[in-house]
Amino acid sequence: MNVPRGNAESLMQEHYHPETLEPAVQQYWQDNKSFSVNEDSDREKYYCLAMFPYPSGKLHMGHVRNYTITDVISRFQRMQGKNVLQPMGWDAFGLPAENAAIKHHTAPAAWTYSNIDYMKGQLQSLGFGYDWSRELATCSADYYRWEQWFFTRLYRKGLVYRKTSAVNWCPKDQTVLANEQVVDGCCWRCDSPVERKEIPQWFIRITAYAEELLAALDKLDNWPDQVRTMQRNWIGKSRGVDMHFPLRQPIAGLDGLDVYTTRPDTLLGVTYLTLAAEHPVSLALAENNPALADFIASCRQQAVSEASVATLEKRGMDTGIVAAHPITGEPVPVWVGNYVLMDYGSGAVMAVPAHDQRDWEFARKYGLAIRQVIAPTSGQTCDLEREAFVDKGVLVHSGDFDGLDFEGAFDAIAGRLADSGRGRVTTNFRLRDWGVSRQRYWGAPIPMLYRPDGTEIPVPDHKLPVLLPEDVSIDGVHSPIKADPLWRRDVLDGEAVERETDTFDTFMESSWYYARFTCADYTGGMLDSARANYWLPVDQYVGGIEHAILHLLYARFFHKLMRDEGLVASDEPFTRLLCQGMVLKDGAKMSKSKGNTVDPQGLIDQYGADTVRLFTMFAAPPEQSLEWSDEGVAGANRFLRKLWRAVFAHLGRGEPGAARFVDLPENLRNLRRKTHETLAKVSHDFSQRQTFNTAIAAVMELLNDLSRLDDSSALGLAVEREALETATLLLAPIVPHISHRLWREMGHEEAIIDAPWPVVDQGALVRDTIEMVVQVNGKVRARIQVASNAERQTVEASALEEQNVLRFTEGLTVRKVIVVPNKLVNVVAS
RNA sequence: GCCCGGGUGGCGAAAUUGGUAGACGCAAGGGACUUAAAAUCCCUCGGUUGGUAACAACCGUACCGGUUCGACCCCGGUCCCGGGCACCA
Repeated sequence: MNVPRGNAESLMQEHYHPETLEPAVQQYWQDNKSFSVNEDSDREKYYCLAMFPYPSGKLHMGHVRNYTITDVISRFQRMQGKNVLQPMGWDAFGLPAENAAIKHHTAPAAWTYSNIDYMKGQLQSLGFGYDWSRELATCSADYYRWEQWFFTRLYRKGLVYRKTSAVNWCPKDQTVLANEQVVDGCCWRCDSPVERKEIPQWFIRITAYAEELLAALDKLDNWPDQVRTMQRNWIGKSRGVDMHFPLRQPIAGLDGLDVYTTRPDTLLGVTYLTLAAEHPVSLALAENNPALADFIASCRQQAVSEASVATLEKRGMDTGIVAAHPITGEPVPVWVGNYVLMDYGSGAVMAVPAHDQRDWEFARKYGLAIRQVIAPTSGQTCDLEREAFVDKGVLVHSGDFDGLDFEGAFDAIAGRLADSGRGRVTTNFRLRDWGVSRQRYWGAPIPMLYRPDGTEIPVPDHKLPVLLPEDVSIDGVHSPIKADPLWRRDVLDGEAVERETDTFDTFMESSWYYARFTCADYTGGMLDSARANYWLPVDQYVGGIEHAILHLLYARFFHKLMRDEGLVASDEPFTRLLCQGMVLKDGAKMSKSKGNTVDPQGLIDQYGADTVRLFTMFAAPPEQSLEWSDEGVAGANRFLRKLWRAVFAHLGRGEPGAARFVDLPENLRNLRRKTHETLAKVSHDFSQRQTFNTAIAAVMELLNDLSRLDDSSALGLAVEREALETATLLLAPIVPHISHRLWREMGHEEAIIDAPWPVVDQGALVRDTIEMVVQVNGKVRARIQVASNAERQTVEASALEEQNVLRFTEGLTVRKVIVVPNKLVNVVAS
């Protein structure tokens, strides 16, 4: 057996052994600090970031996919010559740590730190090229102290306020429940029916930035349209009318009810108003109306999430009072409904049953009037006995306004309301202010103090950070810092004060970690602006589609807040966004309860990291959901062995000749063309399309072509060497360990991570002839070979003389011949 | 309920700007090598029909309809699956 010579010192092993190869390559990266980077104004920077993980215990396939995509892009950009930053850290606060603490009788902090240790080892074994010197965990006071500091700045700017807002309340456990802890309207632990409870909470005024957050979406060209659309709808800017329905006498200090509508054209069709159960007027009327009080109490037996409110059976009760219609002055009955939310708008809505399906159903249920005021423009009639007519149309039964269309009616009715002082045109946003208070322990303490009289004071800088004690025990009901009377106590300027015991929403931490990575060791402030501005914005952000709205909107908002504080110079945090799909098994999301989980660790142990990375990138394009297949993983491993064998066999055939590729014989010319076609396709797929599956398929095709070549001449080996080196370079971002070794075996001193991306030889792509398809009336009837520079007439003529074309045009007249250059000819005949 | 996606062979998928539907891989079947197995290599592989065969025809991208010389792709409607809905992260 011919044993091939690799580099000067050692012989290439015949077989691929990832279990020894991968740790050795990882050791090389570590010894050479290959992924540790600094600001370098002479080089183009590239900041590539994956959404950091919650340290839940061990990596799941979703993580593996997310971090492989990000690592592939990072390594590709590095080969493009960029100064690439790829950091990693831990989204370490959150609810699961408290649940685990109860279950395992450990402190959330200890559980979290031990998970971080284990998961960090897993990330390293997958060969991801992180700059670990920038690692951060959000539960560390070095991190959250700046978040607390920033919050006090926002408070001073008037961007933070406190108001009461509803939470899910378990009456038995006397505790607040997260939405996911409410199962079918009941507490997940004790099964008691959940109630709404209004408690004071802290809010950040994201609505003050609604207009900018919306407008800037148009400039995020490298975000998926899907995500931009979702954010646009979430912000929900609308043009409508705020109007006032006067009451006969004031109730709860209110002389009327304020209502917003986007359909003032239907105003004359209003037949009742509906108030939220917590509306001040509802509460005031309930004081001497026991039936109404009972109804309002029953409305509290309801979880707070919008999905649960939207799907519940709509119920209502007549309050017995009326308000005056702002245009006609006619009395309009006032109802209380369980589906109107006080947290949302004014807590009162007008109902037009003829032209809103939900109002129609409510009116039918309670026998309320349905008055048609819009007719279809087409002149057709509509059957309001069957359903509401919700389209825009022309006004009827609306007095002076009859005959107007939507636009005309909007302006006329809004004008009439404005003239009488009963309404005005306004812009409304669906977006609500960001509630950041959580009644939980494992989060960053909200840095606020209260005087005995209840007035609030932000914690002054010299008392920051407000530390969260880590050595605690958890009972699942009460937060240790709420249960500890000593922790609450503080003294400010000689005055006894009490600390806020709520903690921040964990979206606070994940809203700025990407910026902190640029200067994670900085102790002089939240951000070292010089470093932050070198790296920011993030050039490529990669994460799950489930974060399309909340996390990404809060992070965009935070970036603008940091900009306005002078910390960063850019307007947006993430230039390009890639949202990967989920990892499925047997068509369903992997979950412990379904028993369809696949542990990445077992596969890494069995096949090596490169195989897992290759399969993950090959099985589907990143945005699509990925169906896991153990057989597919075995196939990916087979391909790597085939690649290894190809290089081994090639080296065994002797030294290639000089790379002078002129006047090549046809078989070598074909392989060279394939090499450069593959290079062109993979370059495009990596940089533009981000479809790594098709890039891998292209390299597989190249290797298939290569294996069919049998030419051991010096020139043949040179063409083969070029093909193998190209394949190795193209695969290097995806399977970095095997590529590192093969590159060395093919005689390169420089490590492949520092090799430049190859360049397409345009001359190698030239073809003499091309195949074109010939259709008759859109159906493929023949294929023809034509010179690649053939004139249109020549192509047309040779298409028309094909036997099968003649067969299908016989007896017909050719009406038209369509020629799509280099692709097809369509003969239209009848 | 509302907003956003998706649906293509037995399976994962490809078709990049409206121009050859099924590249690449998995599974399966057949063959070669082997004492045997593994590994590897070669061949077949959407369905139906005709043909010894080369091949040809028809059908086929969830369903119904439309636009177009031409539709997986664009438009209208329906069904199913998934993500999000502000306290899971």
